[in-house]
Amino acid sequence: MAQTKVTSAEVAARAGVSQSAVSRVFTPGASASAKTVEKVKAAAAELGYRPNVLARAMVSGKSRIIGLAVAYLDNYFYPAALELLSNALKKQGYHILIFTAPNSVDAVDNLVQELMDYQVDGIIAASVSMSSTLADRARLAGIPIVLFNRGLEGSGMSAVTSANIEGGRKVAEFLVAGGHSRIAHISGWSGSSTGHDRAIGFNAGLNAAGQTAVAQIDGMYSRDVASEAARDLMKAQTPPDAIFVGNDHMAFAVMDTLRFELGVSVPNDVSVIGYDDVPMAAWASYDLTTVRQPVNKMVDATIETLLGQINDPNRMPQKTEIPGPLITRSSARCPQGWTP
Amino acid sequence: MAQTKVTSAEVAARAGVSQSAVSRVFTPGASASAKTVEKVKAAAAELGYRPNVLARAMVSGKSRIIGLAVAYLDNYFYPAALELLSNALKKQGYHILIFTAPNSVDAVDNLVQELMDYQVDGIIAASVSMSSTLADRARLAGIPIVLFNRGLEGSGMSAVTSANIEGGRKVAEFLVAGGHSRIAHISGWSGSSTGHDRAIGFNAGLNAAGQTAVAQIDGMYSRDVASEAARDLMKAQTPPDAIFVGNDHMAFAVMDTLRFELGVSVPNDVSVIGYDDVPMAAWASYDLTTVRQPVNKMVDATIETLLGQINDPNRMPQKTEIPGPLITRSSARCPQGWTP
DNA sequence: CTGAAAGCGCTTACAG
DNA sequence: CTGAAAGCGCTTACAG
Repeated sequence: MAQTKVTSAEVAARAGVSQSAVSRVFTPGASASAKTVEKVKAAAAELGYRPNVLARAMVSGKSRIIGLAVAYLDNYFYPAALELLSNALKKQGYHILIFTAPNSVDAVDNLVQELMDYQVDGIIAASVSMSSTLADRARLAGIPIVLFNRGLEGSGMSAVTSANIEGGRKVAEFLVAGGHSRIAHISGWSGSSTGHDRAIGFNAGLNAAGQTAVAQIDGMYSRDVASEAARDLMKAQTPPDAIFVGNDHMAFAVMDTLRFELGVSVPNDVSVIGYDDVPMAAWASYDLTTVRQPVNKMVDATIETLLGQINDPNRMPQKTEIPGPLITRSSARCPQGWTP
Repeated sequence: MAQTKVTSAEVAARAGVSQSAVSRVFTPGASASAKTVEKVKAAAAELGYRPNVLARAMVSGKSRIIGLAVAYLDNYFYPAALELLSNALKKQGYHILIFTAPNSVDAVDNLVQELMDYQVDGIIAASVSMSSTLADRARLAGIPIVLFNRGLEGSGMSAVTSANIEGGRKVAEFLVAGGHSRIAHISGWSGSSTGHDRAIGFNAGLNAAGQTAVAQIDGMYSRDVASEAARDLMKAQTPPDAIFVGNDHMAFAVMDTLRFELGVSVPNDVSVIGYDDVPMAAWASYDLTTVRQPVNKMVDATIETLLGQINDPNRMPQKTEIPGPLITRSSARCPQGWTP
C-alpha cells in the first residue's frame, strides 16, 4: 500500500527540533543555526521529506503556479512559445498549469475562472480573446493577466505582441518593390488583433504605393479555409501574382495547394509570404519568405511583465510591441538588388 | 488595490448559514436542503465566490492536478498528444501541470520530484526516461506514473506505446516487397525503447526476407543528426535505395536533404518511410509513407490507466501496446498490386 | 439537514 | 536562534 507522505512534523520529531524549525530550514531567507540546519537536513534526507507546495501556497498566498491558456496548438508557433515559457518560468521557480482552449470568448472566460480556482499567481493568455468583464474580475482578485500574441483594444490589459502593423506594411513594400501588381491577402482571423493588425498594415502599405489588394479573404487561422481561399483566388479572371498569408501555418497549406493541386509555380507564377517564421518556414520544401516574430523576446517580455505585476500589484499594465524583420527566402520574388 | 478573495466564511455570513453548509453546497454528493442551497448559491453569486481548489486539495488529499513531463516538443507528435490529453483530462475534472524536460534521466528525476511536490494525483511521462529508483519512490508515495510513447524494460511501470516492433517489421516487409535491395535505417535514439524497438522489428523483418540493413545510424531524434546521416549514407559507393527513418520529424529533414541538397529524387532514387503519421506527413510537400501511431487511442489508454490507478491504488501497473497501420503515400515506391 | 470543531501541512508573527 | 500558537480555506466525521 501507498506509504503516507512524510510531513515536517515527522522530520521535526526525528531531528529533535520543533516543526517550525523544520519549516525554517526549508524556507529561503529564514534563520536557523548551523546545527539545526544540519540535524534537520539529515532527518529530512533519511525520511525523504520534501515540503508540500500546496500547503505552503495556502499560507503564503503564493502558489508559484502560472496559468496558461492557449489555442491553436497546431500552429507550431505556440508549442515553441510554450517550451520557452516553461523553461524560463521554471528558472524563476514557477510552473505552468496549462489549459487548451477553443477560441470563443465564453470558453476562455470559463477556463480563466478555473485557472483562478487553482489560485494561480498570474495568467498568460496566448492567442485567445477574453471578455473585459473577466479581465476586470481578475484584476479585482489581484491576479495579473498578460495577453501573448494578442492585444485587447482599450482593455487596459497587459499584452505582448510583435509589431504587426509594421510587419504587414513591410510585406506590402517588399511585394510592391518586387514588381507585383495583383496582390491578394489571405488574412489571419479578423476577429483577432493579430490578424486584424497585419491586414491593416498591409493594406496601408499597398495604398501608400498606390495599390489596393485585389482580394482579401479571412483564413480563420485554418489550413483548410486558407487552401479554399487560394483556390478561389486562382479561379479569378486575373489571378493574383502574390499572396500575403496571415501566418506561416496557413501559408504552408496555400503553397501546397498552389503547387501540387493547382500546378501553380511558387514564386514564378505567384509569390507567397507568411508571418511568424516558425522553424518549418526555413525547411527546404517551403523556404518561405515571412516576417519573423521574435518568439524568445516575446516570451522574455511576457515573463518580465507578468512577474513584475505579481511582485508589485500596483504596477501598471503594460503593452509591449516587438518588431521583427522580414526574412527573405525563395517563396517570393525578390526586388532587384534588394538588401534587407 | 487588489480586493481579497472571497471565502466560504463570508458567503456563510451573508447567507446566514454555517461555513460547513456553504462547503456542502459546493461539494458534489454532500447533502443540503433546497432552501440552504438556494440561499448559499445566491450569496455566492453576489459575492463572486468560488471554492479554493488548493484548500480543497489539502484536506481531501486530491489535487486534481496531473503532472506531465514532456520532451521533444519540436516533434509535432507531442503537442498533438498534449492537446488531446489536456482536453480529455479536463472532461474528467483534472488539469495539467506541465514540465518540459531535457531528456536526461537526472533531469527527469528532478522534475518528477518537483511534480510530486505539487501533490499531483498522477504523472504522465511522455517521451522521457526516468530511473527506476524514482519510479519506486513515486510508488511509495502513492503517485501513479504512466509512460507515454516510451516503455521501461522490467520496471513494472505502466506504459502506453504503439506496437513498435510490429511497426518496424511492417516497414521492412513493405520495402522488401517493393523490390528494394539496399535498405538503410536512420533510427530513433537507440537509448529510447521506442527507437530501439522499431529498429528491432525492422531488422527482424529484413532478416526474415533474407536481407540485412546496409547501414544503421542513430538519428538521436534530431533533424540535424538525421540530415547528416542521410549525407553519409548517400556518400557510400552503393548508396541505399530506401531509408527507413525512426520518426516523421527526422524523415522530413531527410527528405529535404535528399531532394534539395543532394539532388536525389524521392521515391525514384530512394524511398523514404517515417513513423508516427503526424499531420505534416499528409502535407503534399512530403506525402510521407509512414506507420501511424494512433495518438487518440494512445491518449485514451493513458488516461484510462492513470485514472484507474488513481481511483484504485491496488490496481496493477499495466502495459498497453496499440497497433497502427502503415499509411502508404508517395515517398516510397509501392509494391506491385499492393493492398494494405 | 445542520453547526461546531478538528485537521490537512505548512508559514509566520510573537515571546523568550 | 527557537518553540508554541494561530491561521491559510477548506472538508468531514461527530452530535444534534
